[in-house]
Amino acid sequence: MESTYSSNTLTIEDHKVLVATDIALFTIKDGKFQVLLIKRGVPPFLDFWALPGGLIRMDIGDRGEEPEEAALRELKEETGLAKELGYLEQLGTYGSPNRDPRDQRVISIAYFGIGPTLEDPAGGSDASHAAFMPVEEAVSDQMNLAFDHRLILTDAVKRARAKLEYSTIATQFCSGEFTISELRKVYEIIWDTDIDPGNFQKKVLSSPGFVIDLGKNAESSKTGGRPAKLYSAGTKTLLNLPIRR
Amino acid sequence: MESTYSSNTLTIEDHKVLVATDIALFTIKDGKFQVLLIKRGVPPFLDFWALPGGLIRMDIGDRGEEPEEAALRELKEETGLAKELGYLEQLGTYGSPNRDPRDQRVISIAYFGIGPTLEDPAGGSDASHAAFMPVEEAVSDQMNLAFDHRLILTDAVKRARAKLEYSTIATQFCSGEFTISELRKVYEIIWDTDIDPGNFQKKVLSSPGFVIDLGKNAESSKTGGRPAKLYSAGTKTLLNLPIRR
DNA sequence: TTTTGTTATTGTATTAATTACTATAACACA
DNA sequence: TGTGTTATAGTAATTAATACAATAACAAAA
Repeated sequence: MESTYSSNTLTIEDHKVLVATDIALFTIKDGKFQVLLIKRGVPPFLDFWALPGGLIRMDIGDRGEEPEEAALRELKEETGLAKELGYLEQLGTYGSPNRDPRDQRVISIAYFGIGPTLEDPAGGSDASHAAFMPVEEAVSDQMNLAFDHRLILTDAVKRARAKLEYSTIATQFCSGEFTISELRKVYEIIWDTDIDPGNFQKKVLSSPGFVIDLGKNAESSKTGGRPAKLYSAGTKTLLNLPIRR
Repeated sequence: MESTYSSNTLTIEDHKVLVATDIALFTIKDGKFQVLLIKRGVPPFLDFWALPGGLIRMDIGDRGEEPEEAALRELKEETGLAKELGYLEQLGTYGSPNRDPRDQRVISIAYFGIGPTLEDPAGGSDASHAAFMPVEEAVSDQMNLAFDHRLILTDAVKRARAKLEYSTIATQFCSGEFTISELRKVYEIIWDTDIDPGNFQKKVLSSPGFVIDLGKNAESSKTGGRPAKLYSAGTKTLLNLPIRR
C-alpha cells in the first residue's frame, strides 16, 4: 500500500522520481526480425541508438498521462509512426538507481509492441534519426545502446519468442490478409528454426480462432507453385495447444 | 529513451511522481490459497485492507533503493515477516493518473511473491494489522481493497495460476521437504480442480529437475495409508512438458 | 501440349504424451 | 489376520506430435 512517509531529513518531494516509458516495437522486414530504434540527438548518450520513449507528462489530461498513452505519444513524436500498432503490452519496469547517469533518478516502464511491416519511420523531436534494425544486430556486443536498453531489448525479445508459443500474436506480424506460409515464416524468422510446413498447417487450422479463412487465394508467386489460401487473424489470443519450438 | 524535456509552463520537477511498490504474497494455509494483506492505519483508505507496500525511499543507498529492495523492506516493516521468500518477481506497474486519490500522483510497481507457510505475521509500522486471507474472500465483491489493489491482486492470481502450468514454482508453496501428494494439493487448491494422483506422480517424476528424491519417507499419517516418499524442490524452473489444468 | 519446377495442401504411419483406469505396496488400526 | 487408507506402479485407450509421402494447383520452359 502507499502510505504517508516521514523522515527527519527528507520531505515527500525528495522521494519523487521521473517516470519514462520505452517501447521495444518489433516487426518483420526484409525477412528479418527487426526492432525500431532512434538515434539520440541530445545528451546523455548523444548519438547512441535507443528505444523510442520519453517522460510521462503531467501537463496532459487532468492529472497527467496514462503510461501507455505516453509511450504511444513518444513513439509517434520520435519516429513519425502513425499507423496503429497490432499489439502492445507492458513488459516491465526498470528502476535501478544507476540506470540513468544524470542527477535525477529516472525509472522506465517498458512496453513490448508489434507493428505490421511499416513504411520507413521518420525521425522527429529530439531524435535525429529513427530506423528498424535487425534484432540480431541490435543486441550484438558491437552495438552500444543507451541507458539499460540492451537489457530491456533482450527481455522484450525473450517475451516475443515465448509468446509465439502459446498465443496467436504471430498474426500481428502479418498484414491484414496472409497465407499460412507467411505465418509460418514469422515463427521461423523469430525462432530461427525450420518448421515442417505440413504439420504447421495442420496445427494452425485445427486451432479454433487462430485464423479466419477468407475463401480466396493469394496471387500466385513468380517462383511458381500452387497459390495459397488467404486468411486473416482470428479472435482468440491464447492457444489451447502450443506451437512447439 | 529518456530525454530532457522542456515546457513553457512546467519545470522538470513538475513531472516527477512518487513511486511505491506493492506485493501480492501468496501462501497455502489451512488448505486454502491465501494472500497477505494489511489493514491500513492511516488515510487514505483508513481501515481498508491493502497489499503490503510503500514508497521507494531516496535516503537508502547512494541514489535510493532498488524497487525490489523497497518492496521487501516494506513487507518486513508492515507485516513483521522475517523469513526469506520462496519466490519473487515483478508483476507489473500500475500508473493510472487517478489510482491514488491524494494530490500527489503515485505509481506502483507490483510484485508477485510466494512464501512457504509462515508463522502468523504481526502488524507494524503504519499498518495496524496484517493477516493472511483466502484469495477467494479477498477478491470477492464484499471486500473493498484500498487503491487499485483488487486489480493488482486479480492480476497476481492469474499470474500464479498460469505459472503453475509451465514452471516449477508450485514447490515454493511447500516446505523444504514434501511429498508428491502435498505438491499435487498445491495445484488442486490453486486451480480448484481435482487432479489424478497417479498421472500427476508420473508427470512430476518424469520431469527432470522438478523434484529431488530425498531417499526417505514421510511419517505415516493418522488416517493410515502407505507412507509417501519425501522430495525437495529441484533446480529447474521451467517445465518441458506443462502440467495441464 | 506436355513436361518440369515449385509451393500448398492433404494424408498416413510412427512415436510420444495424455488420460482413464487397475493393480499392488505399505502402512495403521481393529 | 483382516480392513481401510493412501502411495505408487502399471496398463490400455485415446489423443497429439512428428516425420514423412502423396497429391493439387499453379508458372514457365520444352
